[in-house]
Amino acid sequence: MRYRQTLIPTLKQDPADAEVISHKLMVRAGMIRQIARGIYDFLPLGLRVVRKVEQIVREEMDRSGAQEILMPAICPAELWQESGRWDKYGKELLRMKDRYERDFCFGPTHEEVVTDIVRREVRSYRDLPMNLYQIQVKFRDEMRPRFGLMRGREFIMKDAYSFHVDADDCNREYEVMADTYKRIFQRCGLTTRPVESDTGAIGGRRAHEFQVLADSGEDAIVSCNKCEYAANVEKAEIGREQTTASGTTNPLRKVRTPEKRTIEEVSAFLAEPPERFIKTLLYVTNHGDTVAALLRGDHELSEIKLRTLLGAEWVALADAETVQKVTGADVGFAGPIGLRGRVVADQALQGIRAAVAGANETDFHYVDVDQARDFGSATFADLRLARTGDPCPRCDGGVFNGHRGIEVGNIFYLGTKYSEPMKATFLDAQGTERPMEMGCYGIGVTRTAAAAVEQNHDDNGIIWPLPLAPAHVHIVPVNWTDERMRGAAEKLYGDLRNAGIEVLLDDREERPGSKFKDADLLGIPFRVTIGGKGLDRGCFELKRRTDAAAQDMPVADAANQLTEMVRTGLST
RNA sequence: CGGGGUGUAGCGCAGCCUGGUAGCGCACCUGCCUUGGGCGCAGGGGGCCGCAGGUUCAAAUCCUGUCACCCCGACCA
Repeated sequence: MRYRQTLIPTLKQDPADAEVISHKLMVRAGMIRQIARGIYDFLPLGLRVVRKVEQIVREEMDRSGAQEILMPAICPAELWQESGRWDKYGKELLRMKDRYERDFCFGPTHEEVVTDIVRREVRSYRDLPMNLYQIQVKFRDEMRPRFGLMRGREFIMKDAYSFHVDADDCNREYEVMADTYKRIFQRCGLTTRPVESDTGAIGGRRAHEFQVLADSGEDAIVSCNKCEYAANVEKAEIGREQTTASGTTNPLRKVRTPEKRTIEEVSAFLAEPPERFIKTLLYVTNHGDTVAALLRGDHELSEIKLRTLLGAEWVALADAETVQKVTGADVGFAGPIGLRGRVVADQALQGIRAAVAGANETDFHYVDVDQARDFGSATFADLRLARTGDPCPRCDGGVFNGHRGIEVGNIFYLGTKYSEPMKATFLDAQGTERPMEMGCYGIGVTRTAAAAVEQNHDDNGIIWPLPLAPAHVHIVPVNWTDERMRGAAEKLYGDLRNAGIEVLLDDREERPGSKFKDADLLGIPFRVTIGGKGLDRGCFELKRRTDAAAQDMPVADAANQLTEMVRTGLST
């Protein structure tokens, strides 16, 4: 690549609308441009990075035995109606009509389409297992896209779907995919952590996310400091908690707490720490029930855990009117004592004494609440979000550390969630018709590129891992108008290209300072400076983007040495 | 969807309150100079001031509407 012939519109200043580092740097490096909310152009260098990720994904998926296909981006509504998701998916699904007024959607994921392929073409257990994948543009009309490529509405995704005769084989493939993902992200030069996750809207029984640890990540995860256990905070099981029981039992008292609604307000008003509070959240479920969820004042509810416990498809916080009806009080004064209806409580509340709770009467709270005495009939379960310091459920003595993460991949064990309603069945060896067991496996390709920048940058710009870099070597002649330098640069450029190395040659008649700044910004791993002083010594200067200092490299041997370094770097 | 903010040259911004010929830095073009970390000098081009209405002798500026983008929230009592 010659710089002058390539569209690389670098910017000196951060774009005004970028928040996170990957967004700022990718825009500044001239790799992407926003064209609409959550929708981006990929310019030449940005596209090259995306293609690198895709190619690594493709090679490893192929190696795992999966087959690449390409499904349509625009899908007919019928398939989505069949699975029931046409009505369930909500506004994230971009819907449209064709000229005949038929309904279509821009596929945000392709379970329906792939299941349709397989049910039509596969009849026998002899044809299974089968893993089909595609690398394709997806669209999800996110409520709030942000952070550049990290949470775009349009994005490139690798999505794979596997079909099996039974659960054992599906679980086997799940492990194969987990290994494949490990290799993919390793090859991308990314440090990822597989964490247990909720199965969410896609549905299914078992799921892991692959998280790139980064402070800017949108996901909160915890990992054990002693064992391998790691999970999304919404899903993480919490080990046995120390009892929060304390103090002697005093008679229940009702106290006046005018206008004090939040834990914070009441806590300050009564001079009691939040740990002594019982927080009462009223939820409604898709079954139309109202359920009270109790938590310790300093804890946060995991709606996912609540949903799972209740066996509900969704739960939502009750509105003020419902709260009024159920508690007889304004919002802010709900409590477990005297509350009608179902009550579920976080396990941390079991046995709590001398606690504070709403009195179900506007402007009043109870103090000296004793769980066993005052609301003994509640169901206890693990309901809260995990956080730093919580005990690990899988080992003895381990505690959680909290992290932020960027979810770059996920694997789901789906079971028969789609194969049953869509009748993707096969005949087993006994001639019995059975639904296929399914798994699905996604990787956010464009998000992976952004995550790589989040994980690899400094104050001067991007530091691409070699396998994802838009080029391997960046040649910077100090003065392009100097014939000696230009000649040496052209020679090295030609030699490296002949050796199969990807090179960016800065042939601009810019001052050296500008070229160095741009080189740092672009983040190509090997920079070769060609200058007068060096040439006098018969040398180029090699600077790795990761290093502060340059080293001499004899002109005669430069192409060979660089080729070797790139090959070594790519093979590890 | 609710709240807040911003739309002025390619990018980053000032001007708006208090109406009166549209500015700054960078980038761009020409020439000279310079060439090892975003040089210097001189000259120059570029704007339906997001869009549509309204008020006014006069609107980037005031009013109404609308569109786009950004931030916060959209559950935690």
